[in-house]
Amino acid sequence: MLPFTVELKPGAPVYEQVVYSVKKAMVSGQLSPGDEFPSVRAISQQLKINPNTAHKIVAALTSDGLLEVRPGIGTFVSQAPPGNKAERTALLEDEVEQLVVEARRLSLQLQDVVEAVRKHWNHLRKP
Amino acid sequence: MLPFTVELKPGAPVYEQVVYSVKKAMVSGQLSPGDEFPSVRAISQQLKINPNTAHKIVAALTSDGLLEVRPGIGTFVSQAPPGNKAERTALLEDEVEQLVVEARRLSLQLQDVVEAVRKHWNHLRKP
Amino acid sequence: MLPFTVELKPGAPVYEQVVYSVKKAMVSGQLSPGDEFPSVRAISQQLKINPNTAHKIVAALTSDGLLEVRPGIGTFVSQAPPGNKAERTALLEDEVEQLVVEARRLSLQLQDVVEAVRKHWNHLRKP
Amino acid sequence: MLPFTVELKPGAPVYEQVVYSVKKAMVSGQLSPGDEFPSVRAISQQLKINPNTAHKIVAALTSDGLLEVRPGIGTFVSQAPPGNKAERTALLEDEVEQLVVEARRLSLQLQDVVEAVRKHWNHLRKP
DNA sequence: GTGGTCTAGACCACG
DNA sequence: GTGGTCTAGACCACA
Repeated sequence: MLPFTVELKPGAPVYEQVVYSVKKAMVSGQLSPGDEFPSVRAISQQLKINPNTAHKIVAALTSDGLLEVRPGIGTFVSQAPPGNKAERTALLEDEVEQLVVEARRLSLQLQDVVEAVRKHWNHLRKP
Repeated sequence: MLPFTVELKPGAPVYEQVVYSVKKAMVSGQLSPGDEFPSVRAISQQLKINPNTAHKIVAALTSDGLLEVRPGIGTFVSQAPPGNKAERTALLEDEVEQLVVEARRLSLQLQDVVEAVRKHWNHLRKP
Repeated sequence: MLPFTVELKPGAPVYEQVVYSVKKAMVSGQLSPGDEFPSVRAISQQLKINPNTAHKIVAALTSDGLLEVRPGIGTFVSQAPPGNKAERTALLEDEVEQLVVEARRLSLQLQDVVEAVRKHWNHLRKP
Repeated sequence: MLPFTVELKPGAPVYEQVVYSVKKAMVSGQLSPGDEFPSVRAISQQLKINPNTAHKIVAALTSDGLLEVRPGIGTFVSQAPPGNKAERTALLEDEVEQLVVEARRLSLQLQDVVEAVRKHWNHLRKP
């Protein structure tokens, strides 16, 4: 079994959905730093996706610093990258703005959004 | 001048960016229900994009119910459709989860995210 | 007051909606054969539409045989055109097929459609 | 061969006619949920229309939820979404009223219309 | 191979 | 003047 779960929905690119699923697995503790990551072949077979697509997934995660390839040995989940807090928060800005715009377009209250965030925060294990 | 501001970044589809800018303008009060929306030709000229691309923007917003076309006269911002609150909140779920996953991946605290949401919320006028 | 009522909805051409409203008025008895039909100017003013549009409405109804222009006197509702029954039914074929396709696409039963037709039939006065 | 038949008539928009033909094919069982839908290029070639026009057809059906696109793989007929019966019937109201008005304008009887509906209903296979 | 985006320009319907 | 349709052809992302 793969150490992460994927639900393929139509419309969005397959590789994007898998990459997101992996990130989710890392955050929820299904994947921890140092764990071995499945091979391209294993991913391709178990998700029944094109090998090229599986390769792209590993490549994307590697170039993002989330995976480390040790040639001849395997691929492993890397240690969390630090960076100062302001920088890390800045990376979220666009996503937060987008969420706020959508929420206000739906005539929701600030409180509703905060509540939804809190709910999902607690829903993911590994605090 | 157009009643909304757009910063065209490379990489993302032009029409998608403009559609987002329009939604932002509606939320911030730059565009109110009943206002006349710029003509396809005006958008095309001012943003220096192809008329077809401009048309696609209007078509997307129209089929989403955000704009109304009166043939031969022009296009107008439509009244916001309600729908009950639970349904509207549900539409945000995916976006919220995505934000939470990204935030935890960056080792941020729940409080940091809530603070960021609050900041952007107040940054957009028209409560 | 005009002898027919119009609700202008966005999206559809104005002249089309008015022509339909007139047909509905004829069928429901608000307009009877021999009645005088409002002038182009009256229509234009009361519906607050472009005079060209009002003129197009009268022209369309006239060329369809539903109105008769007596130059210098006015425009009048004409007598219902006969034609044998098979011919008249044939004119409905396309519309009926379209309705049936839409109904089946919505997984409705034949009975549901018949019921809806019956309801609207009785809803219009003048049997 | 395409899994649906189209008769291109002049006057009406090409893409609209094709969209309608596809809906008809879905209702009559020529196209079932899960079936692969012809590629934009195939449609373009066989109907001898521009690829953009063919693309518009697929886009319209997709945003209507009748087709699902799996990027890089192809397009497929989606499972029919339900929705409660009252809502679905409501969507037919306008069309039914229009049919009734036209029928009465032609001096037909209620029975004639019901008969015509029944005929077309049975004419389409797959109950 | 698939669909998606963008440009360029013609023509029509509507008011 | 407005938006809508169609053609022609280039380029990109995805698998």
